[in-house]
Amino acid sequence: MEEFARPDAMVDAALFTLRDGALHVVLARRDREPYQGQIALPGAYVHIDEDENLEAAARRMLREKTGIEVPYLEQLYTFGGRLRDPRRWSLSVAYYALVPEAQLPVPEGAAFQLVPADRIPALPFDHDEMMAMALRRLRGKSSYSSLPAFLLPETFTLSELQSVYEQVIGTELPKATFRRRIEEQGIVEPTGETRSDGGRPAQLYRRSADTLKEFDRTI
Amino acid sequence: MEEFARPDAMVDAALFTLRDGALHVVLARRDREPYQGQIALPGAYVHIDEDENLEAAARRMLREKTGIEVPYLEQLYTFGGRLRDPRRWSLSVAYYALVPEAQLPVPEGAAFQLVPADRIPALPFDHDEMMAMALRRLRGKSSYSSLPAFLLPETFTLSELQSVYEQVIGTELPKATFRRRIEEQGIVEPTGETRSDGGRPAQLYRRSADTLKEFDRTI
DNA sequence: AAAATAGTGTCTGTTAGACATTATCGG
DNA sequence: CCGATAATGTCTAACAGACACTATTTT
Repeated sequence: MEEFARPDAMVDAALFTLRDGALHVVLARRDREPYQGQIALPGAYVHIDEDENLEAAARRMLREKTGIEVPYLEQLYTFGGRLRDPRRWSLSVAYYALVPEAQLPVPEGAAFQLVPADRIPALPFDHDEMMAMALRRLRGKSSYSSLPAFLLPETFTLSELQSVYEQVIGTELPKATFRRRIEEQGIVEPTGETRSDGGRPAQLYRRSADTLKEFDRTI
Repeated sequence: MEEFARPDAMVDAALFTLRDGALHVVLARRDREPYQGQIALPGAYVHIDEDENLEAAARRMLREKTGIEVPYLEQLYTFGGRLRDPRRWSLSVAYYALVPEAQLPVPEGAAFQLVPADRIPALPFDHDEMMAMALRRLRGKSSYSSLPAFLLPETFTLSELQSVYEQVIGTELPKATFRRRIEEQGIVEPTGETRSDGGRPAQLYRRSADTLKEFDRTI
């Protein structure tokens, strides 16, 4: 069997969460060269003796860097080439992930930090490109799927759900239309409980499935 | 610097084209183990001394296996794990590509063959999954982009364009609506020439850009 | 003239978004 | 009762799809 020199293989992830109702990203300080000390997307090499497959590698990496099991994880794109890492030819399978605010520990002296999604600093490697693609994908997919619901806790009100959609997409939505669509797509179901926030109590909902649901599109 | 054992890295591609108006896929006979002699998606190892990046690797592989430069090439998904290749932990960056019928040489005793997209046989490795994902992506994206236009030659009529959309999506489209949408999205422009096919001559069009154009979506 | 294909016009049911109205809580 | 938030109802302009009609060529 012929043998070829193999590129380095790693996984990186853009982990999104909410903080005070606004979209944030988890960035990690690099603890080794290259770019030691700089802020970057959390990442790690694929460990072929430890990881069963690529998604498992991404989950392990996120567990090690942030301590959590992410409820939503999706492969984004694979970046690979001679120059993306100053050391050698490498490829990185990029993921993006969503986690509710409450499940992410407060980073007190932790190795990672939360950065508002509209104030991402310049990042090393090709992480700028990864970040841009992750945001683009998150925003695009949110407009026709239940994706933003994965940023919310177990139960939530329709007002909260609408607010998350607006935060992620970056534009206001008409209330009646939003409720019509959410209802007819069946992406949430009422729990029967209610919760008041200074006015009429709101019906509480939960995601009707643990998997992403795409809206029916006429086009 | 710590050293990890690296997975094998390869690229595979589902290359689509038209044959007699119907969607076909290019499959290649494997010339080595494993699965020697079987039909599979064309693929090759990434050559880090030769390929500048992953897309270049895919283009080189397609050039070597089919002899063509593909006009449209897009990364699909990266499959990687311990068991996908019987030899060792490997990952494959899967692509899909579109080429007009005329640009693909007739495979006379060639190492590849054309298979109708609705009669794909069982494939080795995880190529079944790749193939299903490629078809799904092609069909999905075709419903809201200019993607199918890359299956047509330089110039074409609106009837031909509609026919390709219908072939790819697998459903008939209302003529008036189709023309309205194509016009307002500006994905094609008239060449000024016409061509007759037994009736009133049809206006010829060309793609207005060499890049994919996504339709404006209200959602 | 007839057949064939290209291209356009009209109508109707549906629906997104705007807006207003009603409902239900706390104080 | 008042303020606040939730939830629903109504109206209209826009448009997708159905269908029919006109236009322009070849035979």
